[in-house]
Amino acid sequence: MPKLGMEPIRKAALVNATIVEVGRTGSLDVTVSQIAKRAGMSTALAHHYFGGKEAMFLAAMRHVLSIYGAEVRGALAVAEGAEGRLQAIVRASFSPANFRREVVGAWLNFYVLAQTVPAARRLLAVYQGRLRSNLIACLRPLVGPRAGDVAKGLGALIDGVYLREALSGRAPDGQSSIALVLEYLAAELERTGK
Amino acid sequence: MPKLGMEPIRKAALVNATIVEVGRTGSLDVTVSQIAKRAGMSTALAHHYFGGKEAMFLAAMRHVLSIYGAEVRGALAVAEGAEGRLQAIVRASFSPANFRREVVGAWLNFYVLAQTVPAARRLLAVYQGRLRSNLIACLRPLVGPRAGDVAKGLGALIDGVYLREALSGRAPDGQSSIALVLEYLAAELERTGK
DNA sequence: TTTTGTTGATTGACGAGTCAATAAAACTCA
DNA sequence: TGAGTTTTATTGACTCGTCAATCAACAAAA
Repeated sequence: MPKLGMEPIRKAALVNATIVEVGRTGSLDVTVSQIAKRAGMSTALAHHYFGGKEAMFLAAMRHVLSIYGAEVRGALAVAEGAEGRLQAIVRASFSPANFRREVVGAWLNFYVLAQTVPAARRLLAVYQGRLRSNLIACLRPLVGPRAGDVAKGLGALIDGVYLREALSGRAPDGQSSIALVLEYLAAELERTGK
Repeated sequence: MPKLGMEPIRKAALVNATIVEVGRTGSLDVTVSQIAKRAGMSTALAHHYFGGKEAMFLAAMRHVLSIYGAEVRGALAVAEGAEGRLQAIVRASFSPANFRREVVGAWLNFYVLAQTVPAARRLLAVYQGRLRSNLIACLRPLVGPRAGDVAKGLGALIDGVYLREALSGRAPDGQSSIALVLEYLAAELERTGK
């Protein structure tokens, strides 16, 4: 049976299964055997490819973050003007690809993971830093010296919406989340403008 | 050694130890023996008084939430006017009693717990509902029909600030958090006012 | 002697990680 | 080309540790 070149396929399947299981159960207490079963292989194989559970979590987290990063970059590429770019970032944050039940659940748990595992913390810090500098770059021309504070608020608000959505039980609603965050942004922009 | 009337003392010690351990390690993966040791007793005694680990978590969560509730109620009692009451709620949310390293860490983990354990979810829902209706009551005279949306934003922002603070590694800074949230509030109020 | 407090020792389950064994594809080189 | 060798894929069975929960036993107050 051994088809060659399985490694990337297996790894991808495991990463995906990890996200799904963590999101589904809403907890990091998922067993390797759960993940392996969902990915359609034995636990031994999962260990063979990743070496351990922690590495699986980290790879899954990296994947979630990289999808998010790509989404933001893609949106920024086609956005016009400072305000348009800000809206693009917000919309990307709640795009259907990121803002799905399991992914949101996984996000929350990765946050918790980052409290314990230094590698996870670093990973998260990189992405938070990137988001922050993207926001500030767009905000500077609009609100000048307040850019730092507004970016902080915007970042926290986005995280907060994720958090609440993870707990809502319902399927996440991207549209209304975007509206909520853009509302905040509009209020802050008006404030400086007028 | 058996002094009588130990039950409430032991229970309180265990609740406290649970919060500290969960906050300190940043994870729900704390063992009963860790908690019991910190509370100065054997694991058997911890089980004796609480029956099981989950009951301990729930009691700890209930305690954190009730402190928060008391703080808000206290602040509301002395606040004047709709805007003053709003500020009181925000300030209470970041008061030194709640906004301590371990407590913030515990909050985050209780959020995660609420994803898994229905009893925890209900508990959290009650408190979120109360916060929401408090906010809306104050907001209605200020922003009319937008009260619901603004309350939603405010609630999410508060949660988001907690989340970020839990991860920051530094000691939580209540003052700047209050300023951040009040800034948002001011922007929203101006918006309607003008 | 009943009630309340307390613990050390034990049980039983579960789960991460390892290992030895099996299988098939892909190379090697005569 | 094909016998032999290496590399990659795969798993069932096992080890080892950990931890929640229970129990039997002891101590002192009522």
